[in-house]
Order: sequence, then C-alpha cells, then structure tokens
Amino acid sequence: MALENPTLQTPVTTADKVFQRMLHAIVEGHIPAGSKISEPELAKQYQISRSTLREALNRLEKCHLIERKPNIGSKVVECSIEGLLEIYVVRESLEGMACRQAAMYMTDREISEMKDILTQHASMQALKEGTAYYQEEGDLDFHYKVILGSHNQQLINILCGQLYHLVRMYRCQFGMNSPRASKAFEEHSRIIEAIADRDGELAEILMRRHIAASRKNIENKIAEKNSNTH
Amino acid sequence: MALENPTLQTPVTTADKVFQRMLHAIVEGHIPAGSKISEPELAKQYQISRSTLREALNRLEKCHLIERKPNIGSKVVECSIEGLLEIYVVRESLEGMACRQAAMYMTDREISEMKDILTQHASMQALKEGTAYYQEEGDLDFHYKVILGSHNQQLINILCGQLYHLVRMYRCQFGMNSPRASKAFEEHSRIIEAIADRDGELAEILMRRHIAASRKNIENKIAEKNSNTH
DNA sequence: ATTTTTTAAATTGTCGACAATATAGTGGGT
DNA sequence: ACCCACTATATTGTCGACAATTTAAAAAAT
Repeated sequence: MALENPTLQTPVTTADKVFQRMLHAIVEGHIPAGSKISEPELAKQYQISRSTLREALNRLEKCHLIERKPNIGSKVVECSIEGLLEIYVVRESLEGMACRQAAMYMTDREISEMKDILTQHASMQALKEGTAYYQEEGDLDFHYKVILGSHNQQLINILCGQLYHLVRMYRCQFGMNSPRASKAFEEHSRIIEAIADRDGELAEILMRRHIAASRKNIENKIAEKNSNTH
Repeated sequence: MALENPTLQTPVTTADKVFQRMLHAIVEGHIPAGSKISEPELAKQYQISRSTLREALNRLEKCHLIERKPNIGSKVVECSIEGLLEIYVVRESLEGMACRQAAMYMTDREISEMKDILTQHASMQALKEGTAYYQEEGDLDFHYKVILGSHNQQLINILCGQLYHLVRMYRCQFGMNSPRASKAFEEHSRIIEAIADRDGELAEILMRRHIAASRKNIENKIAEKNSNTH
C-alpha cells in the first residue's frame, strides 16, 4: 500500500540497485547525515567495484542527498532546520504551481482516482488507527498525485525526482513532521474540490497555504523550543 | 562583461573541464539537440578515457541537458515548444518566490549593486547599440542577481544549477527569445523598486507577471505562425 | 519478396590497476 | 610545549581491458 516515489525506475543495472539501496539507507538514517562516504569501504560493503559505486554516488548527488568536492570526497547532506525551511519555501511555490496546472490539465479519470485515495484516507483516519500512516505515506500519496497531475515534466522531475527524496529524509530523521493530520486532511479535500472545479487560481492558493501552514507549524515549534531554554 | 552562470565552479579536474566544454557545445548547438552521444567517439575527440567522459556526462545529466537510458546510451535533450513553455511555468513560480525571498533577505549592498547593473543596462539601451546585449546577457544578469538574492540554497541550485542552462540552450537554439527589450527593462525597474521597499508580496507578483508576459509572448508567436499556415 | 532466426559488430556496464591529490603522522626547529 | 616542514599513508581521479547487452547485418524459412 505504501506508495513509492513515482519517478523511481525499476533498477536494471547493478549501479541502479546500489543507488536505490543507498537511497533508502540515507533517507532512513542508516548512513548518518553529514557523514563522510568512503568509496573503498562502501564498494567492499556492497561487493562491487569502485567505478559502479561512483556511478551510484552520481545519482545520489543528482537527488541532492550527497555532496561531492573534487579531490576530497562525498558527504551525506546535513539536516538543518534552515535546510528544512528552505525546502518548504521551494515546495510552496512549486507545488502551488503544480496544483494550478493540475486544475488545468488533469484528466477526469485522474481526478476521480485522487478522490478515491482521499476516501480511503478518510476511512483510515476515522478508524483512528491509520493516523501515522496518513501522516507519512498518505500525505505523500496525495502530493505525488497532484504533482503528476500537472503533466509538466520539469515540475515532476524537480519535485519527485529530487526534492521529495530530501523531504522523506527530513521526515525520517526529524520525526516531528506533519503533526496536523486532521487539519491536513481537511485542506487536501478543499484542494481536490478546487481542482475538480478547474479553478486553478484557487487551487494554487490553497496548496500554498497548506504548505505554508506546515512550515509555520515547524517555525513555531522551533520558537517554542528556543523560548523554553531561556 | 558577459556574466557567466554564478554556480559554475572553476574546473579543477579534467572531467570538469570536459563538462564545461560540452556544456557550451550543447547550449550553443555545436552538439545538435536530440543527437545521440557516442561515448567512444567523444572520448577520442576530447582525448580522454571513457570513464572521465562518463563522469562529464553525469554532470550534464544533472543539468538535464542529456538523458540516459540504461544499456542504450545518452541523447542530447530535444528543444520543443512544449518544453520551453514548461520551463517558463517553472520559472514563473520559482523566480516569483525567489523574488519574494530576495525582498526579505537581500542585503542593502546587494540591492544597490543590482541598481547599478540596471543603470548600466539603461545607458546601453539609450545608446541603442546594446539592445542585443541587454536582451541576452543583461536579462540573465538581472535574473541571476535576484535568484542569488533569495539566499535560499535550494532555489539557487535548482534555478542557476539546472534550469538556467536549459534556458540559455533554448535562447541559443530558437533565437526568438525576449524580444521585449524596452518593456522588460521597465519591468525590471519596478521589480527592483519593490525589493528595495522590502515588499515581498508585490515583488513576487511583478516577477511572475514579468515571466508570464514572456511566456504569453511566445505563445502568441506560435499561434501567429499556425494561423499563417492555414 | 517478406518475415523470422542466427550471427557478427558495436556500445554500454563493470572491473582492477595506476597516477595525482589530500590527509595523517613523524621529526626537527624555535 | 608549540609550530612548521617533510615523509608516509590513504583517498580520489583517470586509464585501459573485459563482460553483458543492444543494434546491425546476413542467412534461412515461409
């Protein structure tokens, strides 16, 4: 049931497989954020040559999950509050636009599919047992569908191909994300309504508010924490 | 005077140098859009091994200038009208947000520097001899400064590190871009005013209109061309 | 003549080794 | 004891060769 990133190709080459394994390892923190990557060590660990490992590293770099400096090496990206807020700013603008485009270009079939997904989420939430699921994968499901609905390959690449790996990484590592389950669900419903009405302008505004609310929620938590220590 | 892409590092490794040479070659069309890339042939041409060529190809892929399919090979991206319009949509949202952030976070020094640049452009335009320059590099200068002024690393990476290579490629290959010199200059001035006033909301709106106007200008040209053939 | 099979050539993916650069450790000087 | 220069070690960048896969061409069958 847990939906994967829709832009993830089925791995065909061994470098692909190692890339996906490392992707999960980094997102879930098994390879710690900020840690240096030793090519010889990892190559031995995955039982592959250094060349194919470097191929995998290149793809991780494409997702902005690692950073490489010439003649120095690769490091897993750090997870900072500032970095998280930066991502929310980008998401607000890009997903807002994706939502506007989705209202224009989504097929009726795609819209009804999205409604179905939301209904599923609703029943899970009603049972009060899928809350965690909705917060995690369910929320991603919804956002993925909207992004794909834009039918804009650039938007899809940037959001699903790069940014959302980082989003998942932050969610795993910080844990404290999207603690607004019921509100978020309500907002998702309104967004779908706007898309179904083909009201792109409203859809964009609602999506931007939805993401901005999450960002402000985090900013508040930070402010709280800071005021507690003083 | 012609400003380069601000995120382009000074090349240190040979793969870097080949990457930059190929970058220019693709942007300027010396390596034709849509053409297949033969690794052995290019490696011989640049006098390097296939491994380092592949390293360069990976970076080109990161900029979305080439596309790779496993076991099949690399192709230079095609330049289609639809692709160009997609980029404008992304730019409208991202640069709009960058402009909003710039109004919040640009330093006074950065703002005055940007005013200086615009004054330079103004004198060139008045002399009626720098029109071409302003349309090409001058316009990019301005947009680069705004993007950097957002002080948001994610925005900077996506726009300067990836999207703007494609923008330059389309400008070179289609030629018919930003034919709105005087209007564009006027719009740039208003945007800087809004940033200097620290009015993020207005700055975003103006930037979005500025880019949307370019997009509509292109859409109109296409529509014209189509109606002429009928 | 057209389509399918088989075979040969070319291209991409992967490997291990060497060269260039950076890091760590040692010794000498103040 | 501290700082600098030098040496040794380890890591990254680059290379050429081999294996796996795809593409092209040739042969066989209908």
